[in-house]
Amino acid sequence: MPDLLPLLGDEPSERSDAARNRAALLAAGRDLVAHCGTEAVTMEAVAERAGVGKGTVFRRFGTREGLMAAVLDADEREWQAAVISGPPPLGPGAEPWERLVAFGRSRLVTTLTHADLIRAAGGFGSRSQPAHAFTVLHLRHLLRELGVTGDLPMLATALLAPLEVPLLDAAVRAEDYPVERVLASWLDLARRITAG
Amino acid sequence: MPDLLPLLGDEPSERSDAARNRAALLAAGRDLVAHCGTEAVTMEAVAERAGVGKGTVFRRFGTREGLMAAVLDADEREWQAAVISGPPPLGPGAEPWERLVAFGRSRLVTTLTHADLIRAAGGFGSRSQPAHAFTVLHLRHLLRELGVTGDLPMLATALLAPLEVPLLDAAVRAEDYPVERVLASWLDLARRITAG
DNA sequence: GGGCCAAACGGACCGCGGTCCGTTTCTATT
DNA sequence: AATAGAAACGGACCGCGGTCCGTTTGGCCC
Repeated sequence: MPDLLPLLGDEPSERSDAARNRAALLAAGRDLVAHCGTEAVTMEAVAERAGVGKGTVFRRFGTREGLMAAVLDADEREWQAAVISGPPPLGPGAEPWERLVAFGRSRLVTTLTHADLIRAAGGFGSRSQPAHAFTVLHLRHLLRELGVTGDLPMLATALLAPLEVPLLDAAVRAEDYPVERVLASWLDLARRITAG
Repeated sequence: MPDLLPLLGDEPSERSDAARNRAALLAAGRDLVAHCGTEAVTMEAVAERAGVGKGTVFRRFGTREGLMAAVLDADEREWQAAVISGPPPLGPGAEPWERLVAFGRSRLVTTLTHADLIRAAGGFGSRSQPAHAFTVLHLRHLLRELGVTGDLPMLATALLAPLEVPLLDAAVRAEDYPVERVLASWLDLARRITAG
């Protein structure tokens, strides 16, 4: 019986060896990033560490950016869990504005922490990543709860932009602004948007 | 007499052959972009077209991104001239809000037109480009004239972000929003910021 | 003009991302 | 258990960005 529910699972269901290799490659990528930095993450190095051929890496992840995005995704999922079901004020249960403040600080820190990885994953390009979509959606949700009216998708995107790697880098690293100042001005921007 | 005003001109003054090659390479790059698209702009192709060695291209522009940035810069200078001394409402002479509207529409169109080139020049990274600095500075100027108070550098940067390639691409190309809608929501964002 | 030296040049060379295709391995079916 | 065909594999191969270093050239001083 090839597939009991061919239309429900949707995922074409990976072959067992393929799944095993995906896991091994992901682990190899994660380890390389952690121990040697993103620079050291060569497709050949990942392949060797995972004990597979180079072609397999490309088959599974398409490009280097794809691999990096997959590695990043694992980290992002943790954050998503904290937002969906973690303790307030980041998780549910706090007032919307409190959640927004926590959201901003949390994104700011996470993004700076993973800056290299995010850049290697295509950064601001390839923004169809599920991870980014989730973030935008959640911010939209918070804005709606705060009573914001107007073009919510656009407003959420615009409010998220200053928390992206290039702008954060420019402010914190190039201009040497302290993180608290960046966060304060981001909150000021959020206030202006919600005040409408 | 080696240098009459060694401390004024500041520029280390290029040797004549170097200057000639820089011009030839820039022209070759511009032509290749115009006729064959940014994809075709290979360092070797540019070198050959300019009649120099590959090493020279790297000596002059450092990296491919550097070369692209230099090509882009030529276009940007035109736009800067229009802002500084062109006819209103983009140039001086109109009310600040009118100038802001013209600024937004103009940036939007220019950015979409040059999207490929901007991406090839490093896009949102390498944002220390003089071209970008000028844009931010001008926007700050307009915001100040509109009576905006607060962290002007940050507000200007934040307001500019939705007009950058990745966000514009996502809205106009991926989401298929009409340009007018994007512009309208950008103006809404600007209004919220100026309303403070 | 001749000679000196810093600056510029050019192209062989390297490493990595990405492709291609002949070979191997899984799995559904009998 | 045998088999067939699709899917996955692996590594040789290619093109391009970037480096290196021996050679050439332009500019200043005598």
